[in-house]
Parts: sequence; C-alpha cells; structure tokens
Amino acid sequence: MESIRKTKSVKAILDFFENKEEAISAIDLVEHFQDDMNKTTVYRILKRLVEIGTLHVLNGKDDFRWYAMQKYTSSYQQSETHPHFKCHDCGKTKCLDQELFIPPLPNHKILTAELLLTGQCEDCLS
Amino acid sequence: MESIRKTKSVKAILDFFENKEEAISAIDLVEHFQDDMNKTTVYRILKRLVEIGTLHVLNGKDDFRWYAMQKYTSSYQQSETHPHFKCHDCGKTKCLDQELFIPPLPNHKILTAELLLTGQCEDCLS
DNA sequence: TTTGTATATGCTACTTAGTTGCAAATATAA
DNA sequence: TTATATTTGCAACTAAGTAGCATATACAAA
Repeated sequence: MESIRKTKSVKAILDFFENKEEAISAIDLVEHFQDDMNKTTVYRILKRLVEIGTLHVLNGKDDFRWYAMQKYTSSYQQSETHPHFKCHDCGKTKCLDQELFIPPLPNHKILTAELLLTGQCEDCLS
Repeated sequence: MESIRKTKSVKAILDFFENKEEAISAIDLVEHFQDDMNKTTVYRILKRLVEIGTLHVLNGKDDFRWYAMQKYTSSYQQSETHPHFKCHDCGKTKCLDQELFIPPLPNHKILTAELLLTGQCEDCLS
C-alpha cells in the first residue's frame, strides 16, 4: 500500500472528512476550499485518498461522484459494499451500516456492487 | 400519462431499443444517430421517453446515464427496482430480472433504489 | 541542519456531456 | 386543408473533470 505526503491541502481535506458520516461531492469540496487550494488539487487529492483506501467513492443519482470516509479499514475493498441513502430534501448522502444483499448471478463474476437508495431521511420526515 | 409525437427520430430511437436487453448510454446513441439527428434531439427524446415510462434510466459507475426499455409496464414506477449488471470486459449493461432487496431503514421513506453490479458476464468468463 | 529529489501544487487551457434559446419544420387534431 | 402545439436543428453555452508544465514543498539521507 502506497502512502501519500501529508501536505497542508491533504490535511485540510482529511480534517473535513473527519467524523463525517455523510458523503461529500467533489464539487462541494472544490467550493469549500476555493480560497485554500486549486480545484485541480482537490480532484487529485481525492483520487489519491481513494487509491490508498482512505476514502471510498460512490456515484450519485442525478449528480456526480461522492466521497466518504472508509469506515472499515479492515480487509481489502470489503467496505465498498455498504448501501448509501440520499435524502431528496436535505441533500445529505449517508453511508448505511447494513450489509448489502447481492442477488445470485450464475456464470457471472461480481467485482463491485453499489446500492443507492433515495427518499426522505428521518430529519426531513416531519 | 402524456403522449409524445411519433416523429421519424422517435421511431428510429424506439426501433433501436426494441428487443434489446441491454442498456445504452446517451453518448452511444448520439454517436449512432449522428448522421440522422442532432445530439440535442437525442437527449430530448430520451428525456421524453423516460417521462412517459417507455424507457428507464440508470447511472453508470464510471460513466454516464444509461437507458433501457421499461420491461414491466404494469404498475406505476414499479419497474425501477431491478438491479443492473455491467461487464468490465465487453462493456454491456444488462437489466436483471431478480427482485431487488431493499434493506429496512426505520424512519426513512424510500422512494428509489438502484443496485449496480459490475464484473464479468458469462460471455466474457472464458 | 542542510540538501537532493520524488511528489505535489497552481495555473491555464482544454475536453466533453449535457443544456438553452430561438427560428424553422412537422405531426396531429379540427 | 388548415391552425397550432410540439418537435427539431443549429449554434452557443455551462460546468465537471483533466492534462501539461513550471514551480514549490515534504521528507529521507547525509
């Protein structure tokens, strides 16, 4: 497993993700750090953090790529398999703890699985 | 349920989807019909066909939006819930017949669910 | 602490999926 | 056949993400 340099920008991005249950889009990060670093740098750091397994990435429904902390740093790529939930109202995307059920597919080799649920979260169900 | 005009372009696109199990990306369609219609027209027709329920749309992993025939025209929006499988090798994306298992989420209202599997399909497992 | 170098950053320009506005064309109902 | 709402082509645009290259910086080795 390679490592990456702990630059000021990398630390800032890691701090931002720290203790966040939610996934954050690349666009939001670029906007959030627009005074601190170049957008190219944001994209490159995200890519590196995914490569070394610190973050995981998921594809939003209407939008773009979302990044979140890798919860279980245990075994190789195991953690890519939890579902995500995106709230239509508040826009937050959460990683769910539930184990993902993958339907049996004879004669197929399944390498990745991604389940995205959308709807209303508990905070927005009022 | 609204209807749309059966123009030459609409017929061409519907013909192309006819009897296709696979999903097709908007980009591929634009390229395929580049001599027959404008790319704006392709995007607009796809949008209309999704609105009236003829096609359904899914979001690819690395790529973009994929469209496929709506298999079960039975009840309203029921059919959005089947999983999809994309083969890394041949690039084809298939709609799967399996019922999608949606994990129970207390205090959440789930409106859509999308499961995308990737790997190798039976044709490419040699 | 200093220095050498591989790695990381900023900047500018680019690529490309998808959209918008508007005038011209066409499907369809009357 | 005609009137009109819908659809299309075109050109210009928007915006997410990328590439090249010169400069800067983290970090290991001396």
